[in-house]
Amino acid sequence: MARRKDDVAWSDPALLILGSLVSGPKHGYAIVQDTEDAVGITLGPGTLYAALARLEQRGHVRALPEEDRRRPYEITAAGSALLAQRLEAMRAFAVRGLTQLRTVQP
Amino acid sequence: MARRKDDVAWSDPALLILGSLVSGPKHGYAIVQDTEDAVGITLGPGTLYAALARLEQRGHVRALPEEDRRRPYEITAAGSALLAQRLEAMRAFAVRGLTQLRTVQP
DNA sequence: GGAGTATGCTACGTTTCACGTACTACGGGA
DNA sequence: TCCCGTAGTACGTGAAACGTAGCATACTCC
Repeated sequence: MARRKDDVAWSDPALLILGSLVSGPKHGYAIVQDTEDAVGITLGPGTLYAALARLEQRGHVRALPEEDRRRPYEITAAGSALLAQRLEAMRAFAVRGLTQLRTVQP
Repeated sequence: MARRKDDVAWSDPALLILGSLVSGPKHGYAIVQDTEDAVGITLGPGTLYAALARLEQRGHVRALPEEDRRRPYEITAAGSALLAQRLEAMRAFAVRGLTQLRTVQP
């Protein structure tokens, strides 16, 4: 997850990237802007391209032919499956936690 | 987040710990078993106690008097607030992502 | 009563990776 | 020509996730 300095993380750059690629192939810079708009988190280039490289290496995204010095990536089936699984786990965990928070501290 | 080797993270040990402490003060070993039962993730001692130390240092948990070589911790108000905020963000992110996954890949 | 097992934690080393910063390069204004 | 936006590379640093080993107590149970 994207660590906020001294703080507890809640999101992983890889997850943000996969989430952004669901709506279609994008190149690096477009992913940055997309996640900025969507969740207000700005991925630095070091974070972004390193994470993209790992995702590609693990078969979760695929590089498309470079066009005009842009390097677009698209999510693979494995990436989609992984994302779905993680999101569902996150959702379940969050919902359970929030419910407990409400019942325990009235 | 609890990284699974070669894999994308989805959860942070600190978040798992806070989540476990919501239902009451626990010592380290009990937290391990709790998160095993709840989410199927086993925190190793290195991960667990290091994360606990950081959480205490940042005021998100508080150490209770040691009893019978057990070192219980309880969540603080700040910890609860942080957890609630993170869980809500996680939930929102997960729901948005899942919705998009459904609409995009029919 | 010794062996085995569960509990509970410490100590330490390795490796991954998030993040920042600096840099290159190209194109379009003003 | 200089500045700004776009697009990506290169690299260093520090945090922290994770594994493993070790140690002590305490409990079966044969």
